[in-house]
This record gives sequence, C-alpha cells and structure tokens, in this order.
Amino acid sequence: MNKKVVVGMSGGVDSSVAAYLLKKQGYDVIGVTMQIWQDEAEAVKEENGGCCGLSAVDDARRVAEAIGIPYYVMNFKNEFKKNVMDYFVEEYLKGKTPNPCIACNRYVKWESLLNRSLEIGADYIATGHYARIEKLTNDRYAIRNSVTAAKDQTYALYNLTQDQLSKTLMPIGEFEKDTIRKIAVEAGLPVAHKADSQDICFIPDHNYASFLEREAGDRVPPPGNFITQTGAIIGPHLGISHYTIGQRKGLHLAMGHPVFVTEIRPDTNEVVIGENSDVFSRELICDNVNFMSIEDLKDSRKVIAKIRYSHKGSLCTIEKIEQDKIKCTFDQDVRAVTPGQAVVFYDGEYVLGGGTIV
RNA sequence: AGGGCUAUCGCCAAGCGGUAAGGCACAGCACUUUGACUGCUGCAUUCGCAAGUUCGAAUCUUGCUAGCCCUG
Repeated sequence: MNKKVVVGMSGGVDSSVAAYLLKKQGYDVIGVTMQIWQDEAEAVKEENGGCCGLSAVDDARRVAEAIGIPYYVMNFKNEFKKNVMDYFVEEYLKGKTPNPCIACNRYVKWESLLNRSLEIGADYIATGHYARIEKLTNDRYAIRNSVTAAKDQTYALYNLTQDQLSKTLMPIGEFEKDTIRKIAVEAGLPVAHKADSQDICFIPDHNYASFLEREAGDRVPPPGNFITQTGAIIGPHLGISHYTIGQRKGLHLAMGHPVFVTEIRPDTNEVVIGENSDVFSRELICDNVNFMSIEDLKDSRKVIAKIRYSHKGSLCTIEKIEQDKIKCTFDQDVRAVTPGQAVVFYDGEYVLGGGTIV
C-alpha cells in the first residue's frame, strides 16, 4: 500500500508542484487548503498577496483536479488566531517585532495540520517550501538549505520539532524556482504563472498599525517621545508598536540626515533614535531555543547565524549561558538585532537550531 | 515703539541681475512567505506682501508685514 501524504496547498505554484511531484512519485496524495484567517466572503474578493488567503481555495481545487487527487479545505481559524494573530499582537504591544510566519509554521502548519492529517490516516504532510529535510548520522532530522540560494526558506522553519520533521516531505527543495515553474507549465497546472506570495497574509492592506488597533483597542501603547541616546527629547512618536529596530521611514523626523530607531523602551514608552552606525551590534542573546541538527549545545562553537529572513548570514560563536538561553557573538557587527525576531544557526547547509532574540 | 539683522518647498539650506541646487521629511514603485533595511522615481511656473528700476529680478530700490538681536 502506498504511503499517504497530505499536501498543504496554498493555491500557489510551489505547493501545487509539490503535490504533482509526490503524485508522480507514487504517493497517495491528498490536497488540503487551510482556512486560517479569511472569511469566506473576503476570500472570494481576494486577488493576490498572502501565502494563505485569497482565491487560494479556487486555485488549489483546480490544481487538485488537474493532478487527479482528492481535495479538502480544513478550518484552522481558531488555531491560527490563537497561535499567530494573538502572538503577533502581544509581541507588538510589548515593543517587540514578531515573525508570524515562524509561528504559523510551528504551531499551525506543523501542529494542527499535521495532527489532523495523521488522524485521517496520513503518514506525512508535505509543503511547497524551498528546503530539504535529511536524517543525519546522529539520527536527528535537520532542515537543509534548498539547492537554490535565491529562494531558501529554511529560516522560517528552524522551530520545527524532530517529530514534526520525521513526518514531513518537502519535494521541491531539490529544485530551482525556475525549474518549478517549468514543471508547472509542463504539467499544465493552472497556476504556473502566479506571482510569489509575500507580506503578512492576514493583513492584506499592509497596515499592521490599524490591525493592532482593531485587535487590541486601547491596549495599544500610547504616543510618547523620540529621544537621543543621551536622553534629549527630539519629537513625539505614535506609540512604540509603530516601530522596529533599524527603521528609518515613517519617523517624520527631518534631522537633515537619515536617522534610525536604535532601541525601543517599553517601560518608559520611549523610542531611541540614532545614526545608522548606532544600529550595529556585535552580540545578542536568544531564548526559546529549538535544536535541530544537534540535541543540545555543550561547548561553544562557530556557526553562521541569520538574524532575519533575508539575512545572508554572519559568522559567529554561540555558547549556552543558561538553560534555554544562548549567547551569540558575531565576528563582525551585524545591523539591527531586533528583539522578537528569530536567530537561526547553521552548521554548513544544515539548520543547527535557533531561538528568539531577546 | 531708537538702531541692526533676517524673511526661498513640511524642516534645513544654495542662490549675489539671466530665467529656483542639495539634504532631510513625505509619496509611489521595485525588492521581500515577518517587521525592517536598500534601490529607483516623484516632490516650489515660484522665492513674506505690494509697487518700482530693467529686455530680464529670488537676486537692485521703496513701502508694508513678521521674527530675532542690541539700546531705551
């Protein structure tokens, strides 16, 4: 009997080809689209954008039909609200800068979707991520860089557990983006030319400030002062949740030269402003650590760390300074270490682990 | 209400008789499965107001208005 795999289909090219490839490889494939935030009515109006909204259902259904696999829509709105949207809001209220995609992967895609898939008899779930999963000689599973450096998505997957990885397939990690589109065209998939997704899927208008207002109401931090590193007040700000480390735009500060946010102080409701050179730092500390290629970090070691999705990676030395807390010292200064964002450590092409910057 | 100085885009600021530099801010686009960063493009038919000199003025003259400084 063939192994059964549930493919999370967003309606985009990547997950569509993932389903197609698995089907060709002989798996018993089931297509599933997660309904996570959009209302049915809104979903119809969606044009493009988020990875997980829109005409997703229509497109995914057509692809499933083209490939010849059963297709379902599963409702994960509650799980998404609790683990992604609420987390997103709470972090911003605390002056942090969250990464909702990481939370979505860890708790919705790889927890809710995986569990429900197992319940209906699946052996694996699969996604259209540009990454590979391999079992190492130490018996641990680890995410490995996609063959295409230009479209590597390992950063957002560092938080997956061993159990989750053991039940996951990422069939397109072996290909280049161009190849994927080519396969989609050759297979006659109706979404071959659809644009890549981007931005926060549950905030279609990109206005996360008003989203926070709707979600948190008067819990949103009030206006306060922009100050310099020496404490001088240089103007009013809209509330700490409007800013992030390294930000330049939207400050409405005409200082004659560009200025940037260097620090956010929730306790005094102040946002510290400085020069571009002031936003560079040499070290950081993270918690909520998840180890992937290794079981634990005993001795300090040299790795490559990414401090944001698009970061190319910087050499650094990591050491465990206490339970669930790692200190990372870079060889050279890195720009805008931002609390709330994830640091992901790489051992060569493999994800060693990562944590949340504090 | 004596004397002096200054009034150019939201902020700063070039210009000194020949038909409005630049920076910051701001906007749009690109980039991007987070927030940012970055790049590109745009952004004063007009120079406090009024009159005059001149072929031609933001640039010269006069008056007015406003702000700043000094002396009462």
